[in-house]
Amino acid sequence: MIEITSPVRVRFAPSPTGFLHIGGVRTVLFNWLFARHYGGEFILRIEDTDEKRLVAGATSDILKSLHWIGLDWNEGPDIGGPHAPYIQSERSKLGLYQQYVDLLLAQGKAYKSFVSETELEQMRAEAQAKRVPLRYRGAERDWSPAQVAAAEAQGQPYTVRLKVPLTGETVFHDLIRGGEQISVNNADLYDIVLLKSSGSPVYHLAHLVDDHLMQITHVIRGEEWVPSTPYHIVLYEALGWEPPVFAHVPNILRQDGHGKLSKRKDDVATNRFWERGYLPEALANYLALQGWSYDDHTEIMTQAEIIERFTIDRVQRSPARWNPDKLRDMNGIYIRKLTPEAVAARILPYLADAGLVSTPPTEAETAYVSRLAPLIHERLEELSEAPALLDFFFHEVSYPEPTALIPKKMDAAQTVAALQAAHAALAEVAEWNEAQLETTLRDLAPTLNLKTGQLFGAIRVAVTGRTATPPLFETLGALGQERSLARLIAAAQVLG
RNA sequence: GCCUCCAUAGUCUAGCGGCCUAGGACGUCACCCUUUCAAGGUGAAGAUCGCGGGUUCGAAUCCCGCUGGAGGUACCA
Repeated sequence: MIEITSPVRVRFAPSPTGFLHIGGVRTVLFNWLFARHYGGEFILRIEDTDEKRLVAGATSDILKSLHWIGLDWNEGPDIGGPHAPYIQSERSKLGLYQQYVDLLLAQGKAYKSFVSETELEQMRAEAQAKRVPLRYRGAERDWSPAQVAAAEAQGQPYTVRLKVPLTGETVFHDLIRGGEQISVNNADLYDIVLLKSSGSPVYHLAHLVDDHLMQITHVIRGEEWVPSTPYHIVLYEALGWEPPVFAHVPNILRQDGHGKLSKRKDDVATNRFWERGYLPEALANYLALQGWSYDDHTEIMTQAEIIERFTIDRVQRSPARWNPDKLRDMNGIYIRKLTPEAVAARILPYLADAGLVSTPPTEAETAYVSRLAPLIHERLEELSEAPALLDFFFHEVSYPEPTALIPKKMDAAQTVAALQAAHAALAEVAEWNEAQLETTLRDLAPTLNLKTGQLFGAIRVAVTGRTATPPLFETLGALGQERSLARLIAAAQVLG
């Protein structure tokens, strides 16, 4: 077991090639929790070394997502810090990466490779046909300075590749696997590119130089990085630097278990969870439990509790599957923990989006929503469900099927009679409150020879247009006397 | 194909040699509560701990093999 010594410094280094997806958030979350648990520092860095895949606006979108989920950072592109800049393209301009490439070249630990991309593609195709891996080891790794100079003199473009040992094995330890060793035969490796022919660094070089310069102590990243870690070890050795401690967290798999979550195929854009009605604290709690657990029964935890309890040794080795049902359930639990005022405030934007209230809502609308929020509070699993649950409070109801108005074990005539009787009784109610409504209607049922449930059911459908609603008296109370009476008449007329 | 990692119910997980006749949660089903729907309560079904060998007095837990899954196999990250 590898000891964790403070102070720790960890980082999250997304590449701005699109929105941040939920799997990425889980990885950041683990980094952040680790840093906070050990009282260390969490650094945000943007890795935009892939000019081709850069997406405009992606960086600010990623920062927004991270803030929304409740994370903060000690150093980053937006707030700066002692190791600024925190954007690789800017660091590249400073010659930060080039200087180490020059050093490796001078020491014979890297070499200029003159094969073109098309040649490489051809070689790859040939290797594939023979069903053997390419494992490119450039002939240039043994060229004399004169040969290199000659090629350069001809103006041939080149990449700089790392001279990865041909024999022996490379080993490293992984915190999540209990500090156990992962080893690979160097013969299975190839000479990775450090510097593209465009002169810009490749991830392997850039992130490693940055991690070292930024004094990162622990690299917590997705397990898709396990195969490239040996290269990083070789590079650290070549540079004469002490490697950080590695912890590769398992991926989150798609619902069907086939493959990891993908931006294209799955609805996992972090910034979409708000519109889908999720509370950031619920999402964070759920995500913390994807691959990490505290004990055999604790699931709902505050951010402070998770920070206090989070340790890497309790992170799972095997991948988890994305489980929307569980997330929904957890979101419902968090919604129920909200105060009624908070629920009102949180559903208002969704009602506005649905056109049920104005944008921005008027004072009267806001007050009315506060009145309604308690009615659906515990019925909500996603905030976005609020409009569908409350729409009949905002516009008139229509009854698609007249028969839908008739409760079980009743006929049309009985229903019309019940609605008319209810209308008459409710018209007499002087104080329109739940207690009054309840006594009035409870007393009415036996006079009609109906069970209370039958009478209430008839009124419910007449007034709301549906069979499942918040409790009847609360509903009538919030709807008001005038509208309630009007709907009873309308429903009775539909049944004729 | 090759390399690496992983393996407890449909899903997320507890378990780190005897406390396990395998615990919790989601989902499913039933019942209770009840004016409907929820919420809440109670309970049930669901795992030969992937399979096969070992080690041991004793294995879900340690070792090996197999199988299955995932990841990687770029001048992407």
